[in-house]
Amino acid sequence: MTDTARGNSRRYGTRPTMKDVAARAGVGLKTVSRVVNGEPGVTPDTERRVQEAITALGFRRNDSARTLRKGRTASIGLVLEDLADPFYGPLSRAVEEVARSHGALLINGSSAEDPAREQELALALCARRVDGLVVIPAGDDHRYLEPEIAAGIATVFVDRPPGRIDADVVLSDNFGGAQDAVAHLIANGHRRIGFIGDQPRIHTARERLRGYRTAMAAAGLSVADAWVSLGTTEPERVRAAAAAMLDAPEPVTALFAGNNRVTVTVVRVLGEHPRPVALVGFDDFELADLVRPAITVVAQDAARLGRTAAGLLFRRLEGTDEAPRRVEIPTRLIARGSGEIRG
Amino acid sequence: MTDTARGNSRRYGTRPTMKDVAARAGVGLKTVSRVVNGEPGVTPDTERRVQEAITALGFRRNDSARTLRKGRTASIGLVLEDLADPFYGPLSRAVEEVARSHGALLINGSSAEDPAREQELALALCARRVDGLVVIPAGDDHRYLEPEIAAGIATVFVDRPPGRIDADVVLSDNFGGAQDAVAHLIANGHRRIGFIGDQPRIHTARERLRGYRTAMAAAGLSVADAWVSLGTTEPERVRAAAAAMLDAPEPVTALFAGNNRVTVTVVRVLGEHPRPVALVGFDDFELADLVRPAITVVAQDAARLGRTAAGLLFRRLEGTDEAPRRVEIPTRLIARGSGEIRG
DNA sequence: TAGCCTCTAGACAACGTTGTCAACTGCGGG
DNA sequence: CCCGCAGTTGACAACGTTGTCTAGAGGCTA
Repeated sequence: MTDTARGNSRRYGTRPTMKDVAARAGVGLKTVSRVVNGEPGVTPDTERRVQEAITALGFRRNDSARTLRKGRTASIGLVLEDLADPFYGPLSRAVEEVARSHGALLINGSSAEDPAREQELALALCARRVDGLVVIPAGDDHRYLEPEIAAGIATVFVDRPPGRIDADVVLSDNFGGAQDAVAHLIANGHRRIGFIGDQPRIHTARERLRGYRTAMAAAGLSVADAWVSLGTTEPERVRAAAAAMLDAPEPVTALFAGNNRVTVTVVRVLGEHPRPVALVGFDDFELADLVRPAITVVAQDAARLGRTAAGLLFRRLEGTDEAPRRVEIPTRLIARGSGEIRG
Repeated sequence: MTDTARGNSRRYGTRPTMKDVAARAGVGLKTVSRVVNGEPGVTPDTERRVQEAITALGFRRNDSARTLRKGRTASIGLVLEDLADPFYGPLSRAVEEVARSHGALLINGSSAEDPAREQELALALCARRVDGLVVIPAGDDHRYLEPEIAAGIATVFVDRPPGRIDADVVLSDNFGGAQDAVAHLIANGHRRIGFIGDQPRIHTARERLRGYRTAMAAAGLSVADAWVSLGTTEPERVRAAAAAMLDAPEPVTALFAGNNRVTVTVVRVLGEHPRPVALVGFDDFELADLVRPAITVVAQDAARLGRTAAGLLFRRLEGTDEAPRRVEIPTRLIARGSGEIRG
């Protein structure tokens, strides 16, 4: 009995087609197609014979052929920076949920923060004729997508705006969130506040810096050059930057960390530092409440970013031709202790 | 100039084909195909004319048609439990890297730990004619994949073994890792050690339980029924289980947590608990070293699981017909403090 | 110069599916 | 008894690409 699959082996790697099913069931090709797709106009008896042939042969519809014929793939692509980054997991998951609710499959890939790879990946997805594309940009020139968009591939950008083309985009309120974070530290008595951020070529990094400067200015505080550090988020650089700010003759009494990777490194540095230093981080992270002191953060709603973007995408797919929209998702300050250390 | 893309607009949603390119370049269809695929036998002059037509029209090869014709898609599918779970991020990323190095695209989807959805997803990927499939099983009966495997779709299981079929599988040494964890607690003087694990229908949960029991028995310790809790990993259940063990007349002095979600909840519970209690968790997690005390864990190498599985998959795709293999990846005990609290 | 070989190029079928349309059945009404 | 109609069913073309095969141009050798 176990050899039913092995025993009568068809040529390995060969799949039955609708033609084979039709032959076995003694019906026409189109009738099989109707049964497979649940179309009406087939008698129960015929349907049963076809179904039997399908299971007997282990038939499965070839969606490549179907796509070729129909022009739609019922799948969308997601290009993100790094699947292993905890921030993108929920975002990806949210997009997948929306896609699923529309009967579409999600295909995703990582750009590893490399513009060339982002382009390669996005165009590979277009070649597979995904119906739409959700992109978290790594590069800042997306004109390469113009022919694709013109050809009808709906495209939505998330987390960062597209470069040199006009398209739907969903962003967090990076500017406002950063302002809130810094204002919170100022309200707790701090005057010398450092900012450690990501590379300025990244839009979110620039916006958060702008929020920091704006909040400081609004409180009448000037910002020393030595209080701002922008660059890669590698632990060594961040450590060095934090150490420099903390060990200066007039050290900062509070730090604002520009993203979750920076925050984590800063927490490690502060753990080794003698004086208590206040800290607010941009981005929440899972165990922020378990550390002592628990970490105050400005939380983004990654799932909502993803849901919103996917929602816009499917609006486009359903045929809207409104002008591209820009949606901003609010952030939320979560006070847990580290940001309430008095200055 | 900016209206080149908008102005001469073809019918919206229509894409140029090789035929269009051929007509515009004044060459034959097959010549375009040769240029697009970098095949030899085209003079530089002809090639240039074709390239111009391609960029002028914004042509992109239709991979559905290509797949239909060639029979291979150069893509593999990954079915996992939940992309948002930090354990699967690195695994997925590792699979993607290997796929990329073989020129293949990765398509992935989440089963949400639901066997029906796992099947639906896996078969959808098969319908799209992925060349191979990496599956993290949610269900325990994978006979539905038999026709697919017979038809030549290479299939590898990771993290948990397949049910009722024979196929390649890559697993962590859950049994050995659990033994190590419990032996470590025993070596630190504990005699009453509790285990809070996942649902026993999950293979890894059973193996870890078996490791726990084996290690206890090896030390001549008996296990009270009240020390073992198996079920969902929802925080409330875990909290209740932990509380019951800690508040019993003869409370446990150490806990072994069956996976990262359980560990995190237990850490929260212990933070509110008066007496110090030792803890070792299965699975590492990002900030385990930042909590006080830092959490001792048995770490799995998720990236290596993914790399190994993808490696096996591509071996199959290159045509091996060895018997299915079972590969076990060792775990590593990382002592950070919480497991070294003396009993 | 005939004969052969190489190089470039295109015509054509095929991949497996779905949309269109026509053919056939059986039935009820005139 | 004939007509029309609804309900089933299948033949056939088309989707856009690639593999195969053949034609023609041009160069080389004997």
